Amino acid sequence: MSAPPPEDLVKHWESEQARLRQQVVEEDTEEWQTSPDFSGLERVGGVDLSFIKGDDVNACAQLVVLSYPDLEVLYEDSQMVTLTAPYIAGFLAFRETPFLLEALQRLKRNQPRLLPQVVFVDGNGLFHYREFGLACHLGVLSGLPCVGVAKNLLQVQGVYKSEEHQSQIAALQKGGDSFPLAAASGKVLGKALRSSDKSSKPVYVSIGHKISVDTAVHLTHSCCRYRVPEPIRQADFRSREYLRTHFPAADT
DNA sequence: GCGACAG
DNA sequence: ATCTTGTCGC
Repeated sequence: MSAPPPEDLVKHWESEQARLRQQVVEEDTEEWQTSPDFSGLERVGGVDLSFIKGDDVNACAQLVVLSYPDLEVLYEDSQMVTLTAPYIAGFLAFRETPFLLEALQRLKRNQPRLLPQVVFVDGNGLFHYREFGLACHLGVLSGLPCVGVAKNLLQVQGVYKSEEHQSQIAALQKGGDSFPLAAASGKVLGKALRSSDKSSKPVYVSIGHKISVDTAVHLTHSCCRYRVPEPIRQADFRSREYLRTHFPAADT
């Protein structure tokens, strides 16, 4: 068996996304999600992958679990992995999900009591070309509630960086303020959120699995000390730190 | 041809 | 994702 040509690969990936898309649960399913202050929520997870400068194959897969509401690190796992799939916009999950799932499996096997009750993913969830971004993919395959947080706006589903969009951003006065990102159909696929009073640039929140948009936005805001929610920020920081200490200047 | 293109 | 330090401002 040889690797299928890129075109066939993309076709296969598209059908795979369409199939898994049907399994996404777009509503709150957990008890803690119904509480205004999320009482019952004790652990929030964050995942990320970091790469070495000129290498897009070897990366550090990171999983962190923080306490809630204190946001203190309870668990950390850094693991070097070898990626096989290329990065193609719209198919990020096929490149990263396998390794993020492995990290969750290691945790489940070694310290099941530390499994997070919700996982923050850097990237989009429903706010995606086919309404099935990385956060949905990881959510469906892991069965865990997931929230997608993108640092940049994906211009898709009729959402553009228009004058109107810019003015809506300017109207976000304080941390917690948000406005909906609606598809041409009118369906709200996510929300632009001013995550803290200081950051004027919003983050784009969309649900991954087993959580409603409004709960996802509220939760994201409550996990932000800075612009990027703490679980993702810690995962990013620690995976980069791992690469720094284990792979110093790869020069001559 | 031009612009977009999560990480 | 990564290449990259200081710097201007609150």
